[in-house]
Amino acid sequence: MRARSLLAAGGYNGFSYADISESVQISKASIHHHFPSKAELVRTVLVLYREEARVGIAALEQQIPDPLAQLEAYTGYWARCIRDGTSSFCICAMLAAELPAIPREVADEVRGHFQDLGAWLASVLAKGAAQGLFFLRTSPEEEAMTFMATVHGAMLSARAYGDPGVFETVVQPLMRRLTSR
Amino acid sequence: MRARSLLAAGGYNGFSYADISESVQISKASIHHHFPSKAELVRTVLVLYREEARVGIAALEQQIPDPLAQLEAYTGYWARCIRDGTSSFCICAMLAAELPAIPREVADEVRGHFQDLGAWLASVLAKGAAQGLFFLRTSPEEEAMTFMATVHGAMLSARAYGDPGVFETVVQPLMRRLTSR
DNA sequence: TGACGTATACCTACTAGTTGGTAGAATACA
DNA sequence: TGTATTCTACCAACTAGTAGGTATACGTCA
Repeated sequence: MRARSLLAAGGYNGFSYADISESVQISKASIHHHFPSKAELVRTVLVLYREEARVGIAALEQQIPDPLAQLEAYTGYWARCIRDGTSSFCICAMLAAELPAIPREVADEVRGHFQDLGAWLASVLAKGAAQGLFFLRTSPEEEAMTFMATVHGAMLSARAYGDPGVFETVVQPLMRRLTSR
Repeated sequence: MRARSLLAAGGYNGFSYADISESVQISKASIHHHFPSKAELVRTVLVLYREEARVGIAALEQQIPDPLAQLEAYTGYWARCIRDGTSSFCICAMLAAELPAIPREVADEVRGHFQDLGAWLASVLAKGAAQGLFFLRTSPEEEAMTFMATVHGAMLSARAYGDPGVFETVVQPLMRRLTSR
């Protein structure tokens, strides 16, 4: 979906049907035929995005047994996206910032993604702690919150400094911190 | 300035002259008289915001000698703002997310704030490390980046979960981490 | 003291262009 | 044939921004 990159660049109010129409070479009315309202359009983008995230995480859980490697795969995915320009921001993080100003149906999907991601990170941290790989200072849930916050903040800083390297600089120590007593 | 809360809620494209007009009970044209263009209006808000931040930090530097207490004062300020609803988000963080979609003159102020804040945090961390209070894993500059990213990410999570407590939960361990070997 | 010029602040009324969204016809496709 | 998709043409509401007028304050002359 092309709307995703427009969403990642300027948020909910940062693009219009006309913008999508231009970038996809299909008339505005045709887009309305598929997505009657803007809220519905963005919600669909989010549903697809969340589904992709779930599939990605499931694949990652299956192919990579080591919890540390799983976290590195997650942050590495974003490091690559930001570096090669595939997507320089998580659209759910973008929309979370605009939460007070977006339609409820969109906001619900955003909140859902945060809950999914937080729960998965907590489970990985708990598993790693049980295996003696991670040394958590607080509960897995709270550590997951910090981890997620730092990753999102790193995206923001990378954007603010116009330097993809900032993301990696901020995120790399996260792993070292978890594995050291 | 009332525009600040509108900006914190929905970002650059999340409000209009009409919104400000309504919330300040002054006609749209009068607002245009003071701020000819929207970019100029938002830039003025940012200039004021940055000035306030500089004054706040200067006061904090003068009144609180201890580096750890300085960081706690900074995060405590935001914890209070988020909790009592004064301001639930840093407008520079908000606009940083929208950086690719906002006018250059506005973007410059946003980048400036990130640089100011990053530099100040780095100086506090360096001072604390020199005094033997902090144990840094990397350079003060890189640690400052992580600190800033976590604070911004914590604001985002607090908003996403609709729970001011999330900010404190994420931010509190930051300090403990710096002071422990 | 008063009249006068000026500047600022504010207003109503308007513009051109954009927004999300619709009606209905044309076209593909099965 | 019917159904799904796409189109042109349009709409009302809203966008940032402008034109032009009014009210009030302030200093400066006579």
